[in-house]
Amino acid sequence: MNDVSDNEYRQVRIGKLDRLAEAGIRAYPERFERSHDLAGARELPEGTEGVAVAGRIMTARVMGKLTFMTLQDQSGRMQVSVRQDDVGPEAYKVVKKLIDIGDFLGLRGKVYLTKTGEKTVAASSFELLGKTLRPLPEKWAGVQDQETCYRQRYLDLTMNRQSMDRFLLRSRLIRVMRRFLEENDFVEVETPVLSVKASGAAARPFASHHNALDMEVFLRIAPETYLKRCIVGGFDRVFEFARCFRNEGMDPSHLQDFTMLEYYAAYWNYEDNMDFTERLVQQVLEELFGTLQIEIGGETIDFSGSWPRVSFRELILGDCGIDIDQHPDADSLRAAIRAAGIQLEDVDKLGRGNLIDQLYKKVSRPKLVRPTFLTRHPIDLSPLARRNDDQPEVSDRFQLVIKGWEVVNAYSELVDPLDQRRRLETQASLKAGGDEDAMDMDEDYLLAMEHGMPPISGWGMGIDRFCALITNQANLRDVVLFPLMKPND
RNA sequence: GGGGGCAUAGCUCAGUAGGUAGAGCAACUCCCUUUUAAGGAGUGGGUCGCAGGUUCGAGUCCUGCUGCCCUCACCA
Repeated sequence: MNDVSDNEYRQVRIGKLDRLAEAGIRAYPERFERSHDLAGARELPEGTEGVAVAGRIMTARVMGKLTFMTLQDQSGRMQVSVRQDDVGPEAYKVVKKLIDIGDFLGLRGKVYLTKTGEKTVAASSFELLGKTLRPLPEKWAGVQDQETCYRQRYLDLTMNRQSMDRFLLRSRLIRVMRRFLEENDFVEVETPVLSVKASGAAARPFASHHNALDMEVFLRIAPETYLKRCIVGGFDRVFEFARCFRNEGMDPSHLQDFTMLEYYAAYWNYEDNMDFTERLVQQVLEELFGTLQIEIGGETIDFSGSWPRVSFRELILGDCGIDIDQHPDADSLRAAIRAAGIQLEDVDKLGRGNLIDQLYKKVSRPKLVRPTFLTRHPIDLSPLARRNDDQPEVSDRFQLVIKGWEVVNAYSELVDPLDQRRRLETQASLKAGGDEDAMDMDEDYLLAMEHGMPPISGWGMGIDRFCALITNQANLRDVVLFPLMKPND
């Protein structure tokens, strides 16, 4: 693939560069003034003159003294034609001999309809806008090889329109979300990617070294504690599209490098936040698809109306008959799980919270297809969430689950600095005991908390996951332009 | 990390039973002024992912390795 020395295509095209230079034609000119993009030009009435279009040549049909080509730009494709009688024999020879499929071409002329009714721009003049040294993949099948699509995404984007459309949709998704948040008085902020402590989630971070300061630094695993510091400082509502990094296993639903949208709203609780989440997601889907009935994996999922809100306890009770409230400790719950004949991995090592989490993942999560708010998580799964006032063993938290995917995680934030200190101490001792995913003590964050916080509800969405979900992709890499790959040579 | 699958020309793919590698597109040389998977005549292009092994002979069988995909486990 990368063999440069004896590639026939490359040698031939480098030869054409020399011949272009001899003819005084630049292979890489600096600009071209377009009058329309290709989709726009296709809408022009027959007979429109002075049209200037540009794009990559995708196909060419050379018929003696008349050549048809299909150009492609971001907007789509359009046919153009060059006639020897119109451009002269010298220029026409350039089209026939020195311009290849894959080259960028700019062309000025007039819109007409061919005999077969195809809207076409007939060139009165044209310019080579960029010479390719490599052939484009096959025009009909395109690039099929998934590895090539990931490693050379530009080929995938060029050849597979559905891929381009998916990435355009991702961009629109982010735009719509940003606008919705701004319209609701949220302020976009930027917080550190590199810091001394990876805080805000239970995950292993990537470590690096800061040379000038000679200290270890970590890539963030979540923006959470910094966004909450913003609230301490007086912002009422903040959000960030935060690239996060977690040094853990990867599979189709986990990337080590992913995008989280997080926002924090002062004076809200998690129930306000569920209402807002419904509005946000419904607005996004309405703008992107014009409907709230979305086809995902062969079934139509209805996003309209209010979504069910069920607690961990209700959900698990309904799905396997175990009432977690009747099992206040891990041993009792473990016995109940065994008695119900449910197989969980490493069942002996897990504490009560993780047992509940595993139980949920096994018996309940796969059944959650319609958008559902899952609420009231065990407190020990939620070290940064607020304790419920009436039921101290659960948190004021929710996750939005769609088709078994956890898309949003949100809660009423823990704003009591002394409770927070105790819970981080618990996490730190778990970590000292060998739980590598447990959180670190974070004195700097506690210092901020001790300066006072209002009630806050925070919210985080895995943008890659949500995007994959609504574009019907099973693998997150299919919504990331350039996923990390091991070198293959 | 366990299990399964894939890797052949620039691209998409064939390759029967182990007998010196094929097609279409693309490229090159020609013909062709309304094609649109344009058409016609001809030509060139391959360390068959890498390294070993079995065999008279390996794209094909065996072992190891690399990369990718799926899956289980782990994991926001």
